[in-house]
Amino acid sequence: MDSKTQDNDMQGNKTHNPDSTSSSRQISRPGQSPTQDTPSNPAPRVRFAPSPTGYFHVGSARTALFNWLYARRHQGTFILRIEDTDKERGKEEWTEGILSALDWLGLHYDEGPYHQSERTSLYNEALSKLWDAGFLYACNCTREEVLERTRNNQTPGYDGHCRDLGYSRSGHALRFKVPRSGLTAVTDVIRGNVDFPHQAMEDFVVAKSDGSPLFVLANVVDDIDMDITHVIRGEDLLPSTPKAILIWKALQGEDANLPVFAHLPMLVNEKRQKLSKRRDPVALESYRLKGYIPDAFCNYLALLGWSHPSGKEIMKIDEIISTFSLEDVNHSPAFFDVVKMTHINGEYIRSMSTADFIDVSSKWLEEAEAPWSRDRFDMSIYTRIAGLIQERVATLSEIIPMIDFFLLDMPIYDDNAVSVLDGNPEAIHLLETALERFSGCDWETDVLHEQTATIAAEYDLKLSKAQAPIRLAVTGKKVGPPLFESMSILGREKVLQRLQELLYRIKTN
RNA sequence: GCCCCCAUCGUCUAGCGGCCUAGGACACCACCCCUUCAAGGUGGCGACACGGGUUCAAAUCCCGUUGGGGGUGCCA
Repeated sequence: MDSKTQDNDMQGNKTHNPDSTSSSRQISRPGQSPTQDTPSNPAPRVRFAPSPTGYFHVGSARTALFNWLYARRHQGTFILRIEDTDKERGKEEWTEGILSALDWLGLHYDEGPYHQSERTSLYNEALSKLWDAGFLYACNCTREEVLERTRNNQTPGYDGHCRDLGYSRSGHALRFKVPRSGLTAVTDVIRGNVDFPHQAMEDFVVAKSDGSPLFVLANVVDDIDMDITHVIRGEDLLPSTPKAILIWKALQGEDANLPVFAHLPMLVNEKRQKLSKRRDPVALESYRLKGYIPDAFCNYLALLGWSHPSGKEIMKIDEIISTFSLEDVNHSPAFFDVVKMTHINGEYIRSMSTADFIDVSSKWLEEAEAPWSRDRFDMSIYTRIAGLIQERVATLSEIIPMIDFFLLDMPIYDDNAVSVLDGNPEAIHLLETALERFSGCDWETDVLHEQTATIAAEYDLKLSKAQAPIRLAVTGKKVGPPLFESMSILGREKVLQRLQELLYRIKTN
């Protein structure tokens, strides 16, 4: 595993000067007021550090976004670090998923991606340093043994059994000697000061018996090496923060330059549980597939835990950046509400120019699952109808049922709607009248409108009632884009053909 | 069990001691507009978890209770 040592330099494409950063970095001093994002502070360095153990989900997207926003707000550096120390669980494809997700969201990193799997020598150095300084001890207890021993204790967890047994370092798990008394204070921008009594902390493992480092160790070593100034992550990591601080101080001394911590409130499901890959629909990819716009997605995500001072909700990303502040992030968990996100997505879609909408949506449609075969997609028709569609959809996937009747020989008939008209004499007469009138009139939107209005008057119906069976015949559905515009684009031949088709269906059924 | 976090309309939030008979947004309901559906417009419904303090004054500060959540891996 040490064979990758060279890679540290190879991929360590750092552009900052460690000396200048570390010497002037006085940002966080536990005990003093949390953070001041004053202009006098040096440019912050933040990192998004996902582990590639599954598909990319919305919680990760939110964390990435807030890191990115903070970096952009303060002209800082946004670093991507892949935490792939767990060889068992990590997979190459998940790493690719992280990259493509960030790219889709538009959260481009300034540095990285670093891979922890290529930085093991760094962790080994740190481990040796800690071992030599007496901060660690070797432990050969199995999980079962620990459980057995601590079953009746008030505070389960490892009991320090091997602390003074003097096992040799190699071949054993390495544990950190947590002080028996005192406490570690975590200073958090969002939550203030949080104290963790040492008595409630177990001697945690920092390296597996095979020598590989664990998350909390690699995490701290990298944050130090990369001069991370602000650790912005989910609140679920708050309980591991005192461990990180203990390691930090063991490595750098009591006056270590700790980063500013900011633990974001969790994103939760309707049952108010932390979003889970297993039980909640949180794959970022699924939202791309459903036709959400990345900018709208980010806009919505930014609103989860943060809000613009004026209360405005629909904002360009630049405006979010210029007003974003960690101090303004609130404390409580937020429900990931697809309904509201969908509304925001609709706002974004409607605010596009029609040309942009055509561009974005047609590209999306190319990859979408649609009832028409790909070669049937007619850009000239789509261009003519797109403006009418744009005002009516909140997600791109809603376009499909709105335009399918343009691209298919025959529409997909809504059986329920058709059955309502079965044998209905008025509907039959009305459709026959329409068939007759539409055969002879000029083929223009206004004329079709007038003709239908005339028919409505003859049957003593409101236009909205009279157009219903015609709409069903032409589009197959009860709802859709404006009818007369649609007929005008579809052409006389297809419209007449479809009127006959529906007549046939309701007469014979 | 133990440790930690959180607590304003159903949801996201504004509020950082008086401007609050608590504001906005989504959702919902009604009406208007209208070629369906949307969009848009108008109006409506709807919350400070509870109990103690502190204060002339508390949604805002403190304590407790209750409720919810997170953590407690040789996962991250």
